[in-house]
Amino acid sequence: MKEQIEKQIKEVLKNLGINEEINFSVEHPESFVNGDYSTNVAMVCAKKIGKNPRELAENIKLELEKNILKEISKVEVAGAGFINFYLSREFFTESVKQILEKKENWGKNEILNGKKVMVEYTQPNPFKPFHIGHLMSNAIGESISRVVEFSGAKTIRANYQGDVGPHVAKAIYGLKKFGMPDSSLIVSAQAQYIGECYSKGSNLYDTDENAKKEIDEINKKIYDKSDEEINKIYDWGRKVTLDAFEEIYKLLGTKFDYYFFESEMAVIGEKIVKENVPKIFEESDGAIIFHGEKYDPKLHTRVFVNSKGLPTYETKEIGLTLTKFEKENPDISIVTTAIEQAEYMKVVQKAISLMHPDLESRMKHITHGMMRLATGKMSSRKGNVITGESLLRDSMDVVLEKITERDFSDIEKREISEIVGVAALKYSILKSSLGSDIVYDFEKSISFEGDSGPYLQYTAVRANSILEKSKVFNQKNGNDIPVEITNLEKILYQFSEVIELSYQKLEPHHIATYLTLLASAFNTFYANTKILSDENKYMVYHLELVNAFYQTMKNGLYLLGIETPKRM
RNA sequence: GCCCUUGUAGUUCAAUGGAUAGAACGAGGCUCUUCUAAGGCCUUGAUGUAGGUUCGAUUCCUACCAAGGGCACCA
Repeated sequence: MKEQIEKQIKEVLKNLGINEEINFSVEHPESFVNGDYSTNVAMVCAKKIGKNPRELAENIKLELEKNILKEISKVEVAGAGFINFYLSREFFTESVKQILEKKENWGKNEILNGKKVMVEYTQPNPFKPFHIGHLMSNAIGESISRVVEFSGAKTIRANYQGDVGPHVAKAIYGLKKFGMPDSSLIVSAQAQYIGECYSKGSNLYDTDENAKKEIDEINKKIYDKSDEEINKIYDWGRKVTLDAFEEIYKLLGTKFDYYFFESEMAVIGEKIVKENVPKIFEESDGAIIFHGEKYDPKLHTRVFVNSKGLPTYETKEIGLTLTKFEKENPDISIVTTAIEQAEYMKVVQKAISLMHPDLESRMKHITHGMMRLATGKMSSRKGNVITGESLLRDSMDVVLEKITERDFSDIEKREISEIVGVAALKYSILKSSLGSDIVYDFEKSISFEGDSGPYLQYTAVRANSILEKSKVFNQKNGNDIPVEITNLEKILYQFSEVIELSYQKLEPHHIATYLTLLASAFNTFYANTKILSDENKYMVYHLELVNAFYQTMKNGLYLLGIETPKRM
């Protein structure tokens, strides 16, 4: 529709003898008082041709009305010189029909047709706890994966996990010192115990000389696999923590296609780095480094192989990136991490671009703010982390508490608490733009009312409830189409535009904001309209509208990685 | 010191350079003999500071202030 209006405006400008290039826009006004679409063309134009903007707007309006699109019922000039378009009843009725035809495909576009996109997210480390930061990355990455899918691309989900390095040595030291967990414990409890051992080992590393020595020793032995006992603990601990992560992914609704491990990437990256000395990397003080500032004053120097000859994270990242392109050759490779890695990633990507100029525009790094505690930065080294499990459990417990009186079976109660608990958590992460830090406070951060995931689900459930009940409702009259147009209809058709925007900017929060607006409009409609009633002349159309809303909400929640329960 | 990100109601967040800056929570009032009240309706209240560009700035530019992050062998 927008394109058609733009096209017509261009024709009108020509007819009015305005031939200059005018950079105008057609948008949805903030308030429906000002129509469904609005253009600033007269204001942009006015100065160029030396005319009063309102006067010019009137001229354009008259010219537009000569050959008005059938979907437009009214054109008005308002404010400083805006031209506002009001869509007709036919347009809205037709758009509801279209939604019902497209069903689960409603909202998809073809921007990325035939393209392949790899999205890397979550990145927890074996032997360390899965904390809120990982939950953030997962929610964002999963949502972006789905948005990309809706844009027509084949999406490949990838996870990258640090299975070597000092953190593993610290955990193994802790396990040796404090003993292995009871093997009868469930996997997540064993994983939690390993996380605690890591934290204790980490503390001792900083405070106890002997512990530090021993941990460094263990670290070497992990690399060269020379110690049977350590190998055994390593294999066991790696499996336990990875299994525990897998349980969380299942709950969160993520299925990865690829798992990359730092241990594998180190070898690959090291070879590449060494091959490119001194062309790109240089030796300095016994280490191999990259002088980012040589290529861009905003970049800095980073170490790729340290003076002990061990590859750093930078080198592993090179191995990882090039492995991705070698294995899948994606058109776009997206990586989602916390913002603390933003500057580092720019340097690494510059180094990669120098070796492979064709990849420069295909690597994208999305950063989100850090989850902080009121007391300061969260650190798994210090042990003051909030684990993913505990947060999910708390969230699900709140839901369980709310439905305790309801007549659901125990199985239903568990299912609902999982679906709604996850939704509350995911929505709280996805509702805001990615830039700023989030100060974590369960009471404030995870909401179940108002602007929240459960609010959206609840609204969908109400709609579903009407649709279910309508199946046994006998009344067959009510075929009229209402003259009046509800806000619900005015918001509904914009869904596909919101998804496009979300993809263009790689920002899921536009969808969250939109769905809340949509749900609010539905709830107002719901409160004002008794749909299943003999009195309702518009029942057939109202049911279609409810169905279209339900479909849109379901598709939208899917894009946020949130399930829609049947009841709650 | 240099670079990056972020400053919006009491609080948590919105607003491709547009119109009267939107929500939610909180506080106060109203609303279930009605399709799920996790709802609806009403009231309350905000752009860090100072300049600049523009017909028009929360948005772009400059400086400053504040918070977080990065800047050589952690990830």
